[in-house]
Amino acid sequence: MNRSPNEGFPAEDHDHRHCMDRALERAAAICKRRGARLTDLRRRVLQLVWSGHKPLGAYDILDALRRERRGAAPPTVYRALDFLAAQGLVHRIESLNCFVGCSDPELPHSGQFLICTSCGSAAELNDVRIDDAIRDSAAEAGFTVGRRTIEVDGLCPHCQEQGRRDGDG
Amino acid sequence: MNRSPNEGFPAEDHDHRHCMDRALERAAAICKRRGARLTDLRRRVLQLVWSGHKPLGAYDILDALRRERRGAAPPTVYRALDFLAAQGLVHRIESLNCFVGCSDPELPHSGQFLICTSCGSAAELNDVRIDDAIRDSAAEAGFTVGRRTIEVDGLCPHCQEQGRRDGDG
DNA sequence: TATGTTATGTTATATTGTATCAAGTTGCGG
DNA sequence: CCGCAACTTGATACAATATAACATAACATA
Repeated sequence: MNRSPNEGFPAEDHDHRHCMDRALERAAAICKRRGARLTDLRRRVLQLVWSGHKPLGAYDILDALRRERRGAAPPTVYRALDFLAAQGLVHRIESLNCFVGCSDPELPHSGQFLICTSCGSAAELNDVRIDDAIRDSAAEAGFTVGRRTIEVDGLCPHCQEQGRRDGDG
Repeated sequence: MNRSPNEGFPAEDHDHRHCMDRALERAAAICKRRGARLTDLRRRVLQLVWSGHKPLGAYDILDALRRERRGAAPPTVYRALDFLAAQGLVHRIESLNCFVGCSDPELPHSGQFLICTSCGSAAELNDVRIDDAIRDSAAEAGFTVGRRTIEVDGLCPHCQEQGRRDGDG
């Protein structure tokens, strides 16, 4: 289940709007198939999470939501996020207390994230080797594995390049 | 975090007392070697983290500290924890917003944890296979790895056994 | 339409974590 | 020993994150 290198890091493409629409359609289809209701509110929160190109805090989402809905409050956002996370449409990044859209909602999985400490981007991995290593190691400890939180801080390729240039100049 | 399970710290029995003393001696030696100052306050916080047999929230520690120090406040605890974490004597568990003592402070490492969702215990792994898998996967994405957060929820052997008995009965 | 279920609105509050500045402590060169 | 610099702690205030509790609204469907 290896993914192409650099996935998640490329600069924003021009047909981003189009991607968003496609993604929302897929999300709607997933929910429908499961009998889960992707309401206007939830759809809007999902859109906000996906349109932020970096992990977004619940209160960032709340601020955005408040510009268009009179009564939005913390529970509004947290409930929507809980729903979206339960449907695998977003992941929570524990080490940042924030949320990102899932890159592959069809596949049930906990997220694996590469978080750039320089630019703040978060790329999702989904590497079976990591899961295997964890499952093996846990099994040897007699531990049954449920949800996994894998969050790796470091430097993305782009920021490494920046760093090299700064070092040279 | 749920505070009741850790309410009232267990009086340490003799075995634990002895272990604790040894561990504190080691911690003191490590700090001394590095020129870091393990002050009374920091030593006491470390002791509290180690004596809680489960992950402890910062405010749990604060409550305990307040019973013996008049002016203890949140920064008191967070600063001590920052120091202890920097020395590798404790780890932070991001998914629980709490802290546990490190099982092997001599070895520089980010923690890997198996967290039982039933009893709340947190066991530290330190499996190079997991680190290797992450480093490989990250390298393929061109990502340079720094701090790693590996937190696995599930059931510890003891709680699995409990569950089986309950199922049978 | 009556009814149970799910979703949202609304207010209040709990929990977790920092900023800031003052005061005390420690190590060290003079 | 004194004075200075760096580090540590005290103390107050506040920011940021998250949930409890209860009321109302929308939906599904018999």
